[in-house]
Amino acid sequence: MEITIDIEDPIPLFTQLVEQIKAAIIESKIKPGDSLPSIRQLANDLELNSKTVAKAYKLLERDLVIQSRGYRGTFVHPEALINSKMDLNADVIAQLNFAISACKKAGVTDSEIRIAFSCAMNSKNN
Amino acid sequence: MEITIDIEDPIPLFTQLVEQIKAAIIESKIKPGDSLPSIRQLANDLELNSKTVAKAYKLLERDLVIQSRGYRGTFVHPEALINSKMDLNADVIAQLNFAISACKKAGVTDSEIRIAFSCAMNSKNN
DNA sequence: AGTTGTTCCGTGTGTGGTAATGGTACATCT
DNA sequence: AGATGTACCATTACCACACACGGAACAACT
Repeated sequence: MEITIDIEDPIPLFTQLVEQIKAAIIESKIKPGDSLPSIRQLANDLELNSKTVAKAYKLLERDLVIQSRGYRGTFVHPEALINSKMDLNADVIAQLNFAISACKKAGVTDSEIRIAFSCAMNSKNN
Repeated sequence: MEITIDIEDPIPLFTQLVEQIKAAIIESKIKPGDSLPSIRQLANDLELNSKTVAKAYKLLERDLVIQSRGYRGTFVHPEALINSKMDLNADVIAQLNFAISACKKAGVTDSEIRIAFSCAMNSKNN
């Protein structure tokens, strides 16, 4: 598994990590069940902060691409191949796009939408 | 029509203007068909920039509270009384709240939602 | 000629979010 | 003992945006 992190790249480091791991799975360089290096170890290898790697791992686990078995290490998810190709954000963008374009058609200003958005984000109605 | 603008108030100046004009209509201090001072004149009276007053007027016109008849001046909208009580933003917030909480329940990160939001705002799908 | 609403250019300040860094601590497994 | 993922505290730099301000110009009305 060869991972290259480019600090000069405007793409966030944790995003680079996530993308490259997903790519490695799609290219079958890593297969379901394989073990991944620990957060601290990978952070050392790539000269990154362990928090940055932890963030990437957390996102990958949420997307069911990897599985962290607690103290036993982290492994590639059984259905990692399918889930690596899924783009959760696409659905999110579609959903928001619908609500936003509805607002725009109703004549709501962009800045008003932005204000309403941060209102909705900060409210605790989960 | 007595309008008071408080510069120290954290509420934006144009918002104060909008609210007070709506209040004046609800309290029947101004009635449908009445003429409103011009943008520049009101800006002078309140010691505001004309842009600030123009912004307030534009919003009031969108909400069908006032009517600008081009070069003939600005007047109170026939149905101003009803429209002054409506809160467009409330509907917007509700609509966004629905989409956002759906995303959160799907496990989408707050920052991911924000990114998707700015994506949707910048896209040209009107 | 003067005023109307509108639109374009721009400047400056303040707020808030993201990204990344660091340190410390925890319970649990090998 | 040593490593695991995870949680909390924090700071720094950057960037996008809201708000308000200023100047200038436009076409069309009185």
